[in-house]
Amino acid sequence: MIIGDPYSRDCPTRKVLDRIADKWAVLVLGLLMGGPMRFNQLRRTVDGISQKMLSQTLKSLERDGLVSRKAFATVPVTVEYAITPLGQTLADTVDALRVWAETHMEAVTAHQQRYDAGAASGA
Amino acid sequence: MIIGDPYSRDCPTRKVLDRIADKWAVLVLGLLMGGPMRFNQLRRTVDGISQKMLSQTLKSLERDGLVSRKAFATVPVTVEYAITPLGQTLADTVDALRVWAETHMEAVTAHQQRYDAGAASGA
DNA sequence: CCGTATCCGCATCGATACTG
DNA sequence: CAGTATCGATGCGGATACGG
Repeated sequence: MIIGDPYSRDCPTRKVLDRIADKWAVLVLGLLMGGPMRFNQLRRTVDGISQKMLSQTLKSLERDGLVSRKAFATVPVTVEYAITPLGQTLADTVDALRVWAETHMEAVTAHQQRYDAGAASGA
Repeated sequence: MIIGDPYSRDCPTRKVLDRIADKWAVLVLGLLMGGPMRFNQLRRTVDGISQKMLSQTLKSLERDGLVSRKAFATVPVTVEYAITPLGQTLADTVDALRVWAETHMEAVTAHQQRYDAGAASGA
């Protein structure tokens, strides 16, 4: 029984990480920043996503209060998803990661190349 | 063939996301901010991690240039891992996520509770 | 059009054993 | 002590089919 390890289990970073680890969630969130969208519209834009994943992602996002779901009882059911203020703050924070990527990603790639070339020998 | 979708495939966010999606990597990175550590020392601290994962994580981190590996040819081989300046910048950025979590996580939890209680009816 | 349930392949992760 | 290779379980994720 090693449950209760002091280091990582309690830290909230884990929770956010788990949340943004879902690439679809981040993508959808970013997309919704440009305004509300309908289900299939979202599906078409992200495109690489399956209904299952989109549905699952949207539900998760809604549950977390990051996006809101509004259904219109029209003849062919219409549903609109929109980002919430809370979702905005997260999206904004995640954007910092995007900035980091744009700034340092080439350095990372360079290191990868070097490592790949033969880091074991060159040290 | 839908390869080449304009929205997400090109954006660098995906890459960072993939990187930090690995909770172990983030944890190790954060740990290394407190100074260099040896393999088993790291293993003991993170504890929930397996050798396989730690080894894999460390290798990935080293390959990306986020941590450096220094081996001492002593009788019982000694190896020290340390965070690099590049790794520092990423860790710092990830820290922003931690801050977000500490600030908004309770709001998220509250939403979850409400949703769980019966969001379908209350809407 | 919106969404859910099922089936199934695949990548991941943990546990174990063994080498330098 | 540091690290790799293999095996088996598990859960994620995609495609499909069907219901509201």
